[in-house]
Amino acid sequence: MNNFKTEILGKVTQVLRESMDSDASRVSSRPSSPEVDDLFLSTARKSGGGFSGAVSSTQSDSPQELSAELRSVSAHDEDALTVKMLTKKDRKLLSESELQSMRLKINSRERKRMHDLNIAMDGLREVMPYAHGPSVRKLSKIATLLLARNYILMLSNSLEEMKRLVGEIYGSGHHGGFHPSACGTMTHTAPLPGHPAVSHASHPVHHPLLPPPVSTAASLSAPGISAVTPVRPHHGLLKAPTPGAGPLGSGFQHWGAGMPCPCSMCQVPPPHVSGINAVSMPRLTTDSK
DNA sequence: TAGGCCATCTGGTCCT
DNA sequence: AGGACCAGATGGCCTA
Repeated sequence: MNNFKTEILGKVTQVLRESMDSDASRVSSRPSSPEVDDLFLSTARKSGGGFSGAVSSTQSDSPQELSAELRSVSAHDEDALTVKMLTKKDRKLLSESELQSMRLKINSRERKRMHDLNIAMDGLREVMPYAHGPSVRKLSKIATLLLARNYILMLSNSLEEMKRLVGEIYGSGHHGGFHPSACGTMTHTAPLPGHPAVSHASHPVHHPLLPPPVSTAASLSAPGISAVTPVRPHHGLLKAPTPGAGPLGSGFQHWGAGMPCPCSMCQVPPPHVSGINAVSMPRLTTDSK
């Protein structure tokens, strides 16, 4: 058995090295490689060959599967591999080709899953106020998520501001008439469990990640990740909104002049994600090119 | 060259 | 049982 595996591994190594060169171009096209793989795999599947037939004949899968196998072998040793492959009862009952076929199937599913995730991430990038184009580097995943969060918070804040303005215009008495509802209706009465960021949406100003309400639009639209950078001052810095603030800037009167917002949610410390931001930003700020 | 980002493989866990 | 989801490991590519 060991001799057999050694021989196989020797051939595998040779095949892998040969395939690496031809595979390099495909791998290097990072964003499109999943699509290529997926298209190929789906095509292979549809063609009726199934995975067992495509195992050794495909150009896209075999090298990766083999390289993965090599990695596992290099990480352990052949005995470990043998043990690994024979530990589970069901695996004993399967031939190596069946095992490999099953592995390919699982790997393909996982690739597809990650591919779908990437598609969703691309969809998110598309709707982000971020300079798109061939000359602009694509947002990283973490940057996309952080920017999306900021964007949502900004929109929520804008919505709150609109409500407040409407309340002021139509005058409903109670200190401008909108703080209680703002605190009570949207988020505070029914915060999503375990999601302080979301439940805090009406008070995005608390969060270091949140950009200013109006200037954000410009910063979000600017190329680069500046939109994700924490440009918003903290609660205390907004105690006394300047008269020169934009039309939406006055919305931070929410908690009054110098008075902290009394609502309970405002006492909750912001989530500790600024560290992530701080870490990721140095690189991101230079990504726009 | 180091670090960031990414794709992929893989085994484990949970769910249907 | 099969599939989805997750996290760790690994290696490639790119940039400062």
